[in-house]
Amino acid sequence: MGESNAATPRERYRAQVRTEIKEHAWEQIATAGASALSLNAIAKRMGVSGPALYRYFAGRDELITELIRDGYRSLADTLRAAAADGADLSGLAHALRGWALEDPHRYFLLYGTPVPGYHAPDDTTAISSEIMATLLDACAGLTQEAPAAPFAAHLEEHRGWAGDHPAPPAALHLAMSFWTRMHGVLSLELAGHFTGMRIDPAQLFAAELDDLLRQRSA
Amino acid sequence: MGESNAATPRERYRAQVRTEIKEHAWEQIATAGASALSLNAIAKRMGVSGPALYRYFAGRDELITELIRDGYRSLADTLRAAAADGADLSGLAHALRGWALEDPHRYFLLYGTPVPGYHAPDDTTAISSEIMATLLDACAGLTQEAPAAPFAAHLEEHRGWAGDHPAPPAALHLAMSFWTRMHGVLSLELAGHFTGMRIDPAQLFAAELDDLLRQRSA
DNA sequence: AAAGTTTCGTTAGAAGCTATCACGAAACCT
DNA sequence: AGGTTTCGTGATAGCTTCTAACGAAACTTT
Repeated sequence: MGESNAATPRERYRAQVRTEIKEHAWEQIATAGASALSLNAIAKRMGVSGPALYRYFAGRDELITELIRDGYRSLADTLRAAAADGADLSGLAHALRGWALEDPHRYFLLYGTPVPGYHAPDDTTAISSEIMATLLDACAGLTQEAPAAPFAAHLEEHRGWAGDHPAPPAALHLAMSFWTRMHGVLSLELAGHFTGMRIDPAQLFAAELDDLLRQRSA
Repeated sequence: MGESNAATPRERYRAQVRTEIKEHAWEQIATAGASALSLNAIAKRMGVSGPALYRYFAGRDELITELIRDGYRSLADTLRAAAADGADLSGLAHALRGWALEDPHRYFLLYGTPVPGYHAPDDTTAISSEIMATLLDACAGLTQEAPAAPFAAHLEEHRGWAGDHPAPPAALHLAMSFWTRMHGVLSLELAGHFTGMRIDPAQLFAAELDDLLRQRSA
């Protein structure tokens, strides 16, 4: 998961229990969502009693924060693996959608309604930058130099969100548009807003992606 | 709010208390979000004790369902008022963003992470269709007949989501794209994903809207 | 190997929440 | 004025997070 290499056997055991707790937490999140995550229920399923978990996590908020961090890590790895397999921007889009459909509640944990008691550690913004970097790698080849919209200049000015990735302004703009548009259709699909409408989310996603790729590139 | 006209004074009083409860609930939601909504806290602020509220709402879920219904009603009214004032699609976009920024937690209550114990009543889908109808009114004039993409045909097939609005397929496609794209940027902005990036959400929103309007119309 | 120290898991408890029940009191209708 | 409905209350069960105190197990040091 994350912290595996340990010096003392104590830390080794501690890390093992931590990941076991997180596994149960993910299972619970996938079932009923993050709002229904209960330390007590996790303890019960682990055959251990209530407050024992507080030796491993300061509280519910710290556990959720850790889960969010692992979630970002999982997404970043998934996208990077897809890119390594030669996926273009379209391939990344489908990798993203596949990852989201795999566990909708996990997607909402990262990109849905913010969790009240949670404040993002610097760690996650770094992983987020990593995600943006793989996006930008795929965008770099697709854009023409040409337009240079006024907003692209603003994006170039603060390119810290992409880890100072050396991409042309048009690529920055494309990556940002990719993110917001894919998130738009995906989050509405996962929330079930299309089921009542009898609309096929896959077709809508494909159409939105197609429209995004048509204007730029080619 | 909703149920104002009452026959008997009993029903009048009942309706008044219900709206008072909802007002406190909105206040609480605007402060700490829907997940922190507590019937007990509402009762305490109303100077009444605990279970008294169960005379007016069957439970937390019914209250939240009612709030969601009122939220949709509020958004539909806001957009319709803007349209009546002569707002075009761009105007509707800014009306939507203004409404969302006015109370971010309200937006997330409608379009964010789905609430576990809640199932949308038929009522809200009707209001949702009303929202789509005002969107389609603004889209009808902007589109050329031309393209007729394969996805637009699918949208035309099930046009129930727009209340069977008599708009050309291209307009249906534009309205759907408008919805998903505006939601994409808005939800990420409201969740605070841009603040860490030093990106101006207003400029991103404007750029996304501009891009949406440029390809169609003109 | 024995003693000391740290860490673990337990039970007990405070404070909060949703929700149900039974009862007295107020308001309404006849 | 009397009968019925509705309201608000306190009590109670069961759930939650989280703190505190204690015994036992495990690791470290002598």
